Amino acid sequence: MPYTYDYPHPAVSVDIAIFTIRNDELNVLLIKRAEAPFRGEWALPGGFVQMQESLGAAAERELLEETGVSGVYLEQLYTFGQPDRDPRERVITVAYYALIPSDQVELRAASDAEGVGWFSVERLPELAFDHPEILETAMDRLAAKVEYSTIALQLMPAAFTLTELQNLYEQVRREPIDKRNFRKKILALDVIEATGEERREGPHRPAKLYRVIDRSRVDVIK
Amino acid sequence: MPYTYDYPHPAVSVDIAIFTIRNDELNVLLIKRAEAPFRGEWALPGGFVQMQESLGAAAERELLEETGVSGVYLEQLYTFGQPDRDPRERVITVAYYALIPSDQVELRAASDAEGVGWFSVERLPELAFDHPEILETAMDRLAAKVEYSTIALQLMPAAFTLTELQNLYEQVRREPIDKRNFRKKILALDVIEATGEERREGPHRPAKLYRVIDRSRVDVIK
DNA sequence: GCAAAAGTGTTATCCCTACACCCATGA
DNA sequence: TCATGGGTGTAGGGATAACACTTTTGC
Repeated sequence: MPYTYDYPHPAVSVDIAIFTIRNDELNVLLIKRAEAPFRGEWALPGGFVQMQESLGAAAERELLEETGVSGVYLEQLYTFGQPDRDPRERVITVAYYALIPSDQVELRAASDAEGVGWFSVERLPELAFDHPEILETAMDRLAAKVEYSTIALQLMPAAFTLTELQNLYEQVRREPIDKRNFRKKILALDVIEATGEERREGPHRPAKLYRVIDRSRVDVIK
Repeated sequence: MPYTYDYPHPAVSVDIAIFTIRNDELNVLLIKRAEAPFRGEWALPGGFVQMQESLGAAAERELLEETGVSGVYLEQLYTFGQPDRDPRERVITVAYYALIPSDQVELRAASDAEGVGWFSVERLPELAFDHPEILETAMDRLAAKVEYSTIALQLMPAAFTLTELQNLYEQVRREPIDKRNFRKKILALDVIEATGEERREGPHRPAKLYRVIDRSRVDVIK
């Protein structure tokens, strides 16, 4: 059942950089390619856009297929279209990135013994295609948005400590932050609130737990 | 000479919002559609991506065809892909926006009596397809970047007055700026310098002229 | 001389940064 | 009791925002 056109058409795919926090580190989901090209190498999850679905819907579908989650933060990143980026045919890919709260990560990734896995962004394997460039673009975007919005909260679980949150900021920004200034600033935004609970772990004072007041909101700061 | 594929492929186009300053107003270039659909309506210039060219190259080509200019500021904006956005077939469009210095606007637009024209963004005609959404996205991006970068200088001619520059900022931001604070801030950035010339026009004190120190640079502020 | 836009400084406020010690706990 | 991370306030400096009058010109 071939499809014919009067002039050549490229294929169009979506690829997603799916981020979460695991063990206090920013992680990204990668899948191991089962087929050529780049067979056996790691790549961002993605797939071709169906003719009846929007780009955002295609990204949501891929996200659901790989992680089982939906309703999380998902944003179009950039479109990559170098003519030779896929050796098979011309493939233009619309890249997205998603942020998953770290307690919503049960996912297929854990169950599938092989073929899919979380990687710390500090210790990435070789990536197929132009996925290194896509992932770098995603991390740059994330770092930029963390500076001027409350987007980082999209990665936090239902209850978290201020130290965990600061940890995330420091990782994305790649530089240390003063603890007192950080707490003042975050609390002044009025986007998180104390749950009243504490977390006791290890030989030190228990940490107060906080929650995001409105999960669906990403505020621009200032 | 048909082109056949095993599964359906969308068409991929680029559309460009080309901005410049005319008569102290932000203008955008539109072309009148000569064919269906939306025949006779105004639209952003654009065209299909050729199989051997990158997306950026396609955008540059369209820009050159419509305005005769090249080497100006050009940035990918967003990719629009609603399945029904073009009634003929599935067309995914990668939108770009370009900023042209107001003294480089001789262009085809002026010579062609019909079919192409500059429009103030304050007085836009009805637009074809989803181009209202694309143009709005472009203006939002421009407004955002003006706040935290020196991108606005990409629209200024070889010599300009501080009042003209302030005028542009006020238009994009849609609110008035204090004259003294504006001058202090811009001059402190060290991105423009006095030419030594003045412009005398009208019954008032002549205005000092300034030029951009490095045209190729767009700085992020702070 | 008058109307019109160009040009020019100072002050108060707010925000950001730097910085050090006590607290509660588990072992 | 000690090692570990959790929690807290203040002061100085820099940037931002508010604000009004003089200058130069064309008519």
